[in-house]
Amino acid sequence: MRTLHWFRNDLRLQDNPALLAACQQGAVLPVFILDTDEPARSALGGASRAWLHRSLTALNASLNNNLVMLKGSAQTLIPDLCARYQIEAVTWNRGYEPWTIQRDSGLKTALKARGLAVTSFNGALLFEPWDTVKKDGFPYRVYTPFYKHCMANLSPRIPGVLNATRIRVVPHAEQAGLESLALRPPVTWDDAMLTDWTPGEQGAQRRLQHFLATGMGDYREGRDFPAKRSVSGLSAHLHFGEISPHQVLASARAESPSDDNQAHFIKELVWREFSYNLLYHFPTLQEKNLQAKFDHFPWEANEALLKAWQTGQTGYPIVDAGMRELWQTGSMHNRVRMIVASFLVKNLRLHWHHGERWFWDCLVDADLASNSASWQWAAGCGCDAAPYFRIFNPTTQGQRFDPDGEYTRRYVPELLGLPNQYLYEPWACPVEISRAAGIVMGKDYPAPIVEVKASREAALLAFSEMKRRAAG
DNA sequence: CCTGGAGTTGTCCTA
DNA sequence: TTAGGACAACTCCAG
Repeated sequence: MRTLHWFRNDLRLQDNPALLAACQQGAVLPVFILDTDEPARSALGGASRAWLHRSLTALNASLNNNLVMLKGSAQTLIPDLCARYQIEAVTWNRGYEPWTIQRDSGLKTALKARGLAVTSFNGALLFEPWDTVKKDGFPYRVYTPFYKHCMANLSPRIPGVLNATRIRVVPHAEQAGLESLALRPPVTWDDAMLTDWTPGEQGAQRRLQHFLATGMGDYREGRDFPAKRSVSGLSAHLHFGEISPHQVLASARAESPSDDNQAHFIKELVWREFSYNLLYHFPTLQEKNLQAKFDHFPWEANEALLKAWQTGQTGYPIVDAGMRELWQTGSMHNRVRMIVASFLVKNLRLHWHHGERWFWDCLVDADLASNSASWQWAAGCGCDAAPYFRIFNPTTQGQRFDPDGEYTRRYVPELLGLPNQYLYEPWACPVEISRAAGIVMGKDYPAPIVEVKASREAALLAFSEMKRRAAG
């Protein structure tokens, strides 16, 4: 039997249930499509496109350059390919974005009507979102009960092994190839951005092994310190399916002691599941406040403040370091993501949509479920969100989690000579000291664009105002 | 249906 | 200096 395997966010050969099924029933036509039917708001951001370009390069190489890569409408391209190459079956791993679900179910119906055998698989999640519901049938809205449910019902999948050298590929004459997808930016800024990353299945496995060897032993504490990098760095690999959560879970359990560190790491994997759970059950997650009372929240509209945040020119060093890390590397340490998010939605009081969009365009790990759920969490309008009075103080956070300024100075080098004592409140640095460090405050480094104490109080007032209106 | 316990990641003030 | 409580109730979840 000839099967078309449609690669989407499952860009790996190992532990890929849909690909394995295709290979087991005969010859395979491996296909990737950059779907031009995708709605504009879901279209990949620049950083993700650059990552995808490399990931597809890696996947194509592991398939001996047999991967068919096309740009266009999947709804027409898939049936066309099936007809051209006498395909009898189609496989893919499921996606969970609303538009993906809609497209896939339509396509499945159309293909079945043509007599093709179409099968979809779970290749991206530990749990299908429709399986993680409460006893009353409704979805979880609070993380901890969701987590407990998951841990009680977790049945590890033995990662499926595929002998890549024995994949029989359907001979084809598709010439278009990777360059026709035009994923790389016209000005190739992406080389510099991706120096620390290796997209693709091999890179994902190496990243996992590196983390298990160097980060896991310290994970519970160390993950909060951006200079340490005790985090896994697997988010982009997971997003594109270069590695599966089952593979990560199995390796973590097999190769690290089952202690508090491992438990906390698994909790983070389950957070990813929780986000997909929310996206599936609340498909408007990207746009609509999960807590409707936030529809009345008095957000500010200020282009200059937004621009300062985006470019890392807020005058708060830990915030600026994070935003510049994002711009330069396509990523940001988790602790710092929370700090910059809190700053945007509470101190600047700009709508979380601005943060969601900027992250979407800049992150190599941009993921509809995780990004939307996390921004709603930070803004306080999500399920099980941070309480509104929890407002991060960028000075305190910097002092606590980057006490030596190693991380902050890496991305805010103009403050290299500033003593640690003043690093997180440079405006308070006596002029003779900053002059000795060669810094003119307000010129070499911006003065704070808002005052933390006043903006915090204004945010708290806005929240209580919102609640008053919601109640009335 | 009722009830009790709990809820990712903080800050600030007071004693 | 440091430890503890307030912040604001409210909803969610399990028994």
